[in-house]
Amino acid sequence: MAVLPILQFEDKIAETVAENPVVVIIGETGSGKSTQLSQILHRRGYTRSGAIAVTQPRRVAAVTVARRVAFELGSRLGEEVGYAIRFEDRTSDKTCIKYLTDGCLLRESLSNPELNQYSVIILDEAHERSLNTDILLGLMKRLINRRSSNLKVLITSATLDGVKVSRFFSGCSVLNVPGTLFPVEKLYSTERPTNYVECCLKTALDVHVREPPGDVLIFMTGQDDIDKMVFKLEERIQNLEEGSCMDAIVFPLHGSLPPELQIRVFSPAPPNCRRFIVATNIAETSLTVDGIVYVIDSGFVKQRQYNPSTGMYSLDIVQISRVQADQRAGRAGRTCPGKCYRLYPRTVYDEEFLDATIPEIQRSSLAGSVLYLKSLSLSDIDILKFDFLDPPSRESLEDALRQLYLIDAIDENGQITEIGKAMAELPLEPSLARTLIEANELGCLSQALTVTSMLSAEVAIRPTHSKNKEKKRKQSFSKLPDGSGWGDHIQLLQVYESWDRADYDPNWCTDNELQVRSMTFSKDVRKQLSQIVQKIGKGSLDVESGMRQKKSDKDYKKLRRALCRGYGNQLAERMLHHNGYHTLGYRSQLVQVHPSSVLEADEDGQLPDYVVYHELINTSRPFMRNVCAVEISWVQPILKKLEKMNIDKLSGGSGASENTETIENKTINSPMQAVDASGTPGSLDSKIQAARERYLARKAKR
DNA sequence: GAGCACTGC
Repeated sequence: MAVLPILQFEDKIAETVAENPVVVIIGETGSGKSTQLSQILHRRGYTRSGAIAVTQPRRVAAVTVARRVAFELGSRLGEEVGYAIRFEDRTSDKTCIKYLTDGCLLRESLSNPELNQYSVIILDEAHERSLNTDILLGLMKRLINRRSSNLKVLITSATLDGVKVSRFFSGCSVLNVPGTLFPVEKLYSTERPTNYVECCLKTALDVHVREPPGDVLIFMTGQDDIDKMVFKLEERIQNLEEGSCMDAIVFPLHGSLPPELQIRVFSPAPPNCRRFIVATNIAETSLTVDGIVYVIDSGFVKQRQYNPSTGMYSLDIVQISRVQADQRAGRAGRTCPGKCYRLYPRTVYDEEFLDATIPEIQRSSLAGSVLYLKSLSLSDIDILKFDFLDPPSRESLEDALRQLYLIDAIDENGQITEIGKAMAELPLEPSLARTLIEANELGCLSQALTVTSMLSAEVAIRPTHSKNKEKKRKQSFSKLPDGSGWGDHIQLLQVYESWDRADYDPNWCTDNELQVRSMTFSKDVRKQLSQIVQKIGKGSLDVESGMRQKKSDKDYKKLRRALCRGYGNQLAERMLHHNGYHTLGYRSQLVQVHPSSVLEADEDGQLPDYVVYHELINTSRPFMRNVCAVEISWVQPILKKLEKMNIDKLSGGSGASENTETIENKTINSPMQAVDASGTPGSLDSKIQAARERYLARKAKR
């Protein structure tokens, strides 16, 4: 095997690390940084004073790289070299090189904020800018200055943002390590296509007819387009004149494909046959397909983003960044020189594309991250001024604080509460963590563990009922429960319990069109959560009760009540004369129950007056996904809290040091004002009053 | 009456 480029730099790296607490290593694909950096520092004696931690954004990467390094060092996995990912810790007392996901290191930092067991921490693939890596970058910057022992931090990054990371760490050293990629010729379109599926199709056929052997990787945005493309491409290839060119096979590749269909792309093409792989951005970083010589890049990606001013997610098709475009092109140059067909003009790449993809931290709800940072109780840290490489907006941080306050994780002064501390221990979104704690108080912990695990694993249930008569025939085969009218959370509980009655048979999942993968995942989550709540409750909690008991509505009442508390920041009230809802929060939104919901209307066709929702998603319209019916008496205490909420106090008075303009703005837009669904501001007091009146009016009508 | 990219504790 050829010597990895990074080994030629061994002395230089060791020297730089010896002299500097932080070093940025810019290493292209194939430089060997992931496997070699840890070994170099191990050889130089850094494992004598502690272990070397190497973080990865993905689980598979942590496992495969650890395996490789153990092999190279001739040791058994789990001894000298080990890894830790969720549900699996393969390390021992002997472990001195530990690969772990960035999320795992964050968890470790919760119980040991100084991370004293490590002499070196390497944040690998930092250019991917995962939410967890970004938080770690901030924590590392702080740790460097605080830890008395000799901590070394290495950050690996791609070419473009190396300088920026260096600047973040007060101009630390940057080392460049070349990679082993072959040149990729980039071919641009003269204009942007009006129909990019057709354009991809045409380009793919051109490559097939004109270019020498080599597989083709096509980047598209989602499952629908991929399926369309696969179908059309197969059809067109069949119609080509026989013998005019080589054979071809076409594979789809995306995340929701079952694993056995995903791995098909790893077997090489049969002789005299070209493979076409039509993929989402899963093929950009997560899965590496060998044999690719041609890449067709649509220039688009589907991206989920959170809008803190509405509390809503949307899934948008957006233009990729230059970093992303180059990453895609690089996929053609792994085994020999390649070609990349960019279905956009050069000027679009140069002038319209962003330098780098907007980091996740600026596209997500930050409630979980803010709670995590608060629970580290770093007394010297003000959350609104936490030193991020790319700070999230103030609006987004304030949104997180409001959410945390409404579910009792922080008090009115922004201090973390006992409840908040317990929530941070749980590897769940804050709302679900809060639900578990409340469920324990109310005596329905076991059920809540099931529901939160199912939501955490994002188990998708196919439609179980339909008013459409044509589909009625199909329905008779359906054995899946329907949530007894209370909504999707209850259905998830019932589905899991049915699986339990089937002794967790994977075939039961397939028979019911449930993904085995996600069901198994939810079982693992449930087990992990049970262990953690047992630890918090000192082993006295009932985490298994009633799984196979027949449930009555009364049983669900406690659970729904716990959910109402947990989703105190995600409540909605139905509007008087129809089945639309408006959210009850800092800013009200007009929303509808997602059509996939099993929530039932009463005999008058009216949906429940109050619901909680798991998420707001703006697709063709704003929808609440996963809803559960709750009762007004449970909602009222939360509305009172909303009324008391004061963002200036929640943010710990840090507004005082902001510039004057912001302070003035704050005073004018008092957070005590809420905008109701019609867009008119009104005090929350009057909102609650109005809600009560509407409720009474409805009651009288019945 | 809609349709979900990708990760992770």
